[in-house]
Amino acid sequence: MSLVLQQHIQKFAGIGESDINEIVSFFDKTELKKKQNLLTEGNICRHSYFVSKGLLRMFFVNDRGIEQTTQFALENWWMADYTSFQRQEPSEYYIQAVERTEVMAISYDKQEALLRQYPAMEKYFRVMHQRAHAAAQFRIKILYSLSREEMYHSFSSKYPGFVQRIPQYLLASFLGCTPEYLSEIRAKRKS
Amino acid sequence: MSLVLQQHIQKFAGIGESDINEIVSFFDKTELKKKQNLLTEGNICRHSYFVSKGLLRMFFVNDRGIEQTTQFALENWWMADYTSFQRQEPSEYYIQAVERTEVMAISYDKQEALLRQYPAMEKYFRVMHQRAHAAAQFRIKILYSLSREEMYHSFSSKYPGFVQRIPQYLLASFLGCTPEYLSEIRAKRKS
DNA sequence: CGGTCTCTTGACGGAGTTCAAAGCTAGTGG
DNA sequence: CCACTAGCTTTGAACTCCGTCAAGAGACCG
Repeated sequence: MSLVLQQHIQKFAGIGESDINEIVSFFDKTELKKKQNLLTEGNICRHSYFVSKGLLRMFFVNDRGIEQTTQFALENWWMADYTSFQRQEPSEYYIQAVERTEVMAISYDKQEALLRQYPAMEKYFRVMHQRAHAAAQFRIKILYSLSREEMYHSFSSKYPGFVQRIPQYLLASFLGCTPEYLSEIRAKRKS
Repeated sequence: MSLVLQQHIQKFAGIGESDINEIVSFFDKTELKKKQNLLTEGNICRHSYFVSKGLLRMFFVNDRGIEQTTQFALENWWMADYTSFQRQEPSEYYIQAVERTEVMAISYDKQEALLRQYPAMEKYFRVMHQRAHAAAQFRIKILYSLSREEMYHSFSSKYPGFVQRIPQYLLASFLGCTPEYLSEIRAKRKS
């Protein structure tokens, strides 16, 4: 599905038809089975991943041994631990496929080479990071302002299909509560 | 203090001496008194701000009327509501000077013009957003993993000078707790 | 020296956690 | 295609963190 990435790049950067094939050749297509890891704690996040099909999640394991999911990446979104990626230092995160997933991966070094060879790609990555930054600001606001119960209702009315697509315990892990409490929240409305 | 911005741009983008003065002329220097607002709720965030001196904070007012501070920007950091900025839609945030502050402001339109005229600036903004994105990922991890008490201790051991610099109630607003509870946390260690 | 703004202290309440156990579902091998 | 098991979801009781409210003590500024 390199076509998905190609179209995405063309949409956000002014790239000519002649260059686009060579640009896409900097990326490697990878297929992942459910629960397969792209990154594990303690390793350096050497790649940035574009999801062309499926669903990734990023999580860390807290001091009580609980997995905390900090973000999901659906089709057309990028995912990486950018702290680890930009400093090439060990990561504290896991990146894992929630379901069967296809990603286009680009290594740190290849991204550097790509940007040197095609400076027009700076714009593409600038826009991607600006959007991701805006999305992260929004997530932070949500974490400050909503109770877990409000988060659940807001999230499930905004992305009803998505809530069906993932198991309950992953949703709890993303909302930042226990599966037990999420179950209690859901029970309230059924009466 | 346009020199601070100039040096920052030169550090992160390969910009020649000849262009830098013209580039800096796209920005407007603004001085702010303590508690003066750069952005208020309901208005469009038309500028992106580079702090050359002083300290900004971004906050929103939650449904109970409480100010929730989501981020601070010290010298050499950028600040804007990028959701509002990139879509030119009304913001839900305030941006306010904590103390006497000097910023370099660039409007959305001027940034577009700057990037058209100096494509090398794409790299500068790409790097800034990537760093900000990484910082936001880190903040999200903190919000998931630490109790308010742990956040206080981690924050005040990491930035001891900064904690002195701001009033207690702003720190509480940033930690996401009440001034009363912060006071209780601080009292614990004194025995 | 008087008033407003900030910080502290304490009693009570509610949101959300922990632990334990039982019910349910779905994937797997035979 | 069924049976079994592992993993997911629900329920409930006791407990913790942190918010709310109220009131007092400093501290800063005119």
